[in-house]
Amino acid sequence: MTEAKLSTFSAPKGTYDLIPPDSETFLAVREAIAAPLRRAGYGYVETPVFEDVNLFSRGVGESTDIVTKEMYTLTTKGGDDLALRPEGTASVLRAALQANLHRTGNVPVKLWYSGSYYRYERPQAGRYRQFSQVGAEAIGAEDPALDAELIVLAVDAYRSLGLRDFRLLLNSLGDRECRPLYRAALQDFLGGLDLDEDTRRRAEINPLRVLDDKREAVQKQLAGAPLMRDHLCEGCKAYHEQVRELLTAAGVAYTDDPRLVRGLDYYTRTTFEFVHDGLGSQSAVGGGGRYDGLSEMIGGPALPSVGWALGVDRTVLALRAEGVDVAVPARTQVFAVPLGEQAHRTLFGLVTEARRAGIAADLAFGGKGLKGAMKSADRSGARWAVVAGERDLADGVVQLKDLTTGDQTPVAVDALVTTLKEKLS
RNA sequence: GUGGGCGUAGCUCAGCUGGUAGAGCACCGGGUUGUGGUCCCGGGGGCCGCGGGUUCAAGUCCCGUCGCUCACCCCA
Repeated sequence: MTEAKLSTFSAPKGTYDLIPPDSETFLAVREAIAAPLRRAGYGYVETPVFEDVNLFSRGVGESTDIVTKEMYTLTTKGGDDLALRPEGTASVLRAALQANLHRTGNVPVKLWYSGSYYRYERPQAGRYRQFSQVGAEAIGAEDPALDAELIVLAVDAYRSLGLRDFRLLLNSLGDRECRPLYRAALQDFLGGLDLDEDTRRRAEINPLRVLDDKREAVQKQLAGAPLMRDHLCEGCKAYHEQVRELLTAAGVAYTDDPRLVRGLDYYTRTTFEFVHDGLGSQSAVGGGGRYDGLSEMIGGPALPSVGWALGVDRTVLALRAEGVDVAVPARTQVFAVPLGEQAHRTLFGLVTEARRAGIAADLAFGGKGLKGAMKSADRSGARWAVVAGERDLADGVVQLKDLTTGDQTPVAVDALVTTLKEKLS
């Protein structure tokens, strides 16, 4: 078989194509993450992949890496400045505000979504320029049970996929009352350290994120750093304690991580991250938290909210690392092998009939010979082959062959679909 | 943005200190004029990423370039 090279194009840097059979796994993972959300009253929301660039710079935070260097931005012919969405929360909240869901429906407004996100970064294992996540947001209510609910739903999603070796890191970042005080204390501490210029600048703009630095030289100096944990106001302390109790009651194990900050500015109080060690250096498979101030930041009313996003690509990598095979829906169950043109027409009809009866059926196309068609039947994964030539059809039968045993018996054409339904039930 | 590793058949890779390009798997055909998977026999496939240099001679050495990849950074 000689094939000319048809294309010199390849997927853009940091992107990849989802093709069979792996693409089935991705679909299954998306569905598995969404299932618990649907059962918990979350409604599906879909927003544009691009938005006004200011939605993100104001929402996600001017100082974040996402906004300062990772956004794909463009100016339209009409002069609008847009950006491909680097995350989901800001868009979903914007959509909820625009549709007045918080007024017309019950609060919390519970929404889930699934889609692709874009960040201009150097690709590496588990980090892509287009990546896929499933997310959930509960908008307009301040209730520790809501934080706990979302975390439990994420854990249930992972478990339903068979993922085992993930850990849940939990922290509270305080609120507008206690965070500024802590921030000042931390800034004070960081001022006394020996830090490089970049880090020094970060300490000015968003000192909490310095805690997240994974470099040893930095971490060593952070040993005695003040922690948010010790600066929480009474309200935040009580709130966080309730979240923890609810998680424990639901049988969800977590690790307190007072250094967990996350890279988006809008988080308040509860923050969490699901980490997995099988992905290389990108350990987060999912994460989220509460964002009580975000609505106001983008021009809405006060709407305390909480949400998360789980990375589909990374979840797939984590599953692979654990050697978990995700159950994918049944492939072809029956494969039809025609001998000659007349049989091809007849089997085309029978395959159509079988499909309409709910059977996953396929047919050899392209005038393959019997041998080639049987090969296709084998590769299709079908349990049954339906073989028919003029001899059979003259007798009003087709040959039904069990591909696992090789046994073959004639079945009347009229009875084929009902026979198959019985065999497959 | 900064570093490291790697680009040889559709895929995974071998090719030692330069001497006319290989394996396994996959694919196609035959053994079986109407039967796949196993087995046996046969076959097609390669600008050795690209450009330049050294040399009688470069997949192999040198330089450049592009691509992939991993890591820093950051995060899903």
